[in-house]
Amino acid sequence: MARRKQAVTIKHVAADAGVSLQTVSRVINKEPNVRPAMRERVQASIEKLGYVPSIAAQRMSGSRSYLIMALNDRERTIADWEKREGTDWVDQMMFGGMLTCAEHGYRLIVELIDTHSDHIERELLAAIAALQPDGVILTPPHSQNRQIVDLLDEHNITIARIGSLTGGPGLRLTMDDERAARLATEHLLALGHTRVGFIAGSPEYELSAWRVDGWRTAMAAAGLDLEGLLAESDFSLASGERAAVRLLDGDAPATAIIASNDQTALGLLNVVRSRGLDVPDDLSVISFDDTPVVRFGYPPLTAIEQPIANVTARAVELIIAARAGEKPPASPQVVPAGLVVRESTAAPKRRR
Amino acid sequence: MARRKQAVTIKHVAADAGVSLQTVSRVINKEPNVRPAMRERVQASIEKLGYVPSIAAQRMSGSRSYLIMALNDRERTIADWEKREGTDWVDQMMFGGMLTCAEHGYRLIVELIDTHSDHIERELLAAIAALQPDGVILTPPHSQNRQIVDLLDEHNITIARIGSLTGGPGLRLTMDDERAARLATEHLLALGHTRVGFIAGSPEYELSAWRVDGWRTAMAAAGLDLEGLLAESDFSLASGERAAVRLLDGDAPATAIIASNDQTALGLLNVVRSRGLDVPDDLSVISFDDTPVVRFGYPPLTAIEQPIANVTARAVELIIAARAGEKPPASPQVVPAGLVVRESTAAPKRRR
DNA sequence: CTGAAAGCGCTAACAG
DNA sequence: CTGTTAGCGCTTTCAG
Repeated sequence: MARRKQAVTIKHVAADAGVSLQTVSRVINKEPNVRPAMRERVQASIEKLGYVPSIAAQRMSGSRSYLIMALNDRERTIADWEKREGTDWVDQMMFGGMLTCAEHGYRLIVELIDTHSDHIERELLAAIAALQPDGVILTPPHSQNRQIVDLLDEHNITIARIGSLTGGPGLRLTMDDERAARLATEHLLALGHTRVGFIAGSPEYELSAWRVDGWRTAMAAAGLDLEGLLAESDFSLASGERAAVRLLDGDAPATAIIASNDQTALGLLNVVRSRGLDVPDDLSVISFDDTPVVRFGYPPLTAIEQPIANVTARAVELIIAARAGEKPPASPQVVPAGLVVRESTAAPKRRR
Repeated sequence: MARRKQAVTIKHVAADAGVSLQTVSRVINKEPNVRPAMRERVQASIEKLGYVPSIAAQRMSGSRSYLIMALNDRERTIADWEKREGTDWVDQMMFGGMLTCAEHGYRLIVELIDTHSDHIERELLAAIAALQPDGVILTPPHSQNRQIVDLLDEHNITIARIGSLTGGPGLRLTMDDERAARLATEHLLALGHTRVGFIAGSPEYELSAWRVDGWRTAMAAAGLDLEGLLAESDFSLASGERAAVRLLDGDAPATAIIASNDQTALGLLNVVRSRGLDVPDDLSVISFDDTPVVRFGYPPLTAIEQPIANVTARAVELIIAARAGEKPPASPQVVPAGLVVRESTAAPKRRR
């Protein structure tokens, strides 16, 4: 096959502007030490010829690939895609990530990696070797996976970790899950609930604990007892059902329940329905994911809205800034999640 | 910043296997004319060292970039992302595209391009220059945009056009919209409807006409009159509402309506509700998109399920095969959409 | 502040 | 069937 060549290269620009390649390169990379007049002349040629640098060539010679890799959990992502229930983690990451990347001449490329796998190292090394990304955005559970984080760090790749604050290298970002849980709890308390149950997320996720903390804090501030109000889950629908049974079967059942994600919220709703209970009359429900099932189901659930696009955008900015030599922020970056009130929460009406 | 070098390159493999670079290259690219023994030896070294070729370097020297670009309409895609209603075009394209790409050592990279824009050429040329993709997957409306298609063709990029059969270069793929519309219509006819209305999609999309054709064919086959049963739309909710009014206001209103996408279906439902009509008792409804709003709304709508992941996967396969020198299929590839029956369609019950 | 030379990792073209 | 040579487009030294 014919060697496919770049239509207009740095050479053409250099020739057109009557300068050397280096000067053009310097202008492209916004390096200092170029006289304004020269810079303008080159810029004009670039525009005139419609020159755009080849990222492959940039990667080959320089230290930058202009590629940022968004690393997601393969199993979970594929499961979501297969279900077609509208879970939009990946979309929102692209939304925030792609657009922000574009502003800086970078591209976002999505990769899926198995979490629970012995060949995780091989997979990741392969992706690194093939792409040589400048930065990687990690989401849970990868963001707290020390093996992944360390491996990337050894390869001198800038890391942005969303939803993990544990040790190791990398920039940290959170959506302040603790605060979000607090907001949700306070919303229910304000409605008059005193027995607010909480379905904790999978203990394998750091943020599960943060959410429990938020709930606990809000309950404690109101002087309320937590006895029998905390149930575990692994984020699955089935575990949500089991948790719901536990929270509703005690002597003093919960009158409101916060679920740590949409699946457990759905499991909870299954149990509620099977018992002929009404939401929100008999039980108020809050989901920690604002996915379409949650929004369009009946009733539309009050939910925590996670600003995935915004954290990802922030992550991209941090990575690019770090590459540009800026000192990374000392503390974790917070892009707080909010609460969207819908029809699944109300004052506790009936006595049971 | 330090020059970041590849951990293990083709050189290391060559040294380890005691052969020349070229032989390693031949093995990597599965070229013929390599003795099995040699091939095995090299393969062993590759595995031992965990070698993975750098796609940047591959692009630099060869004719392949191992990048396939999925080109989507910027405005529409961003609008979908902002709404967070779970529209999963992009996800499904990634689902089918990424996984199939991975099987062949390719990567899928998503790009957004404005359709209605005078700088469309500049945007596209920039993407081409930066990425040098081997192939591009086009979805409507880009797939029928002659300017885009021709530009890509001039740059010797393999094109896969989904949902467009008009002239010009490129591999063609459809979901057989005509058949899908026929299926939907026949489903309603089988239920006993004789006045099946159709809300046509935006005339700017080729497939809008195909869908109308399918409906028309099915109606004609049943010997039914089409008078007052076809309404236009531009795919927007508002236009769906207007179309609904038209179809329901005549002397002999429709007892069933097929909407060309989810938004017009939603518009239709708005009108239905505002008139106190019941779905499906007073009116059967079918959507041409199976998005979460459609699935989780009340009632869950009978809908056409578009196999976006599968067409995209097929598109990737065709592109890679074409690059490998295979003769492209003579006729358009068809990955047919199916009908999912839910609760919005029933026999016409009441007389109005 | 600007330019020239070297080389990134890989493959096309050509020899052997 | 295998090896050698040149060069892709760009940036990083290092000189002026």
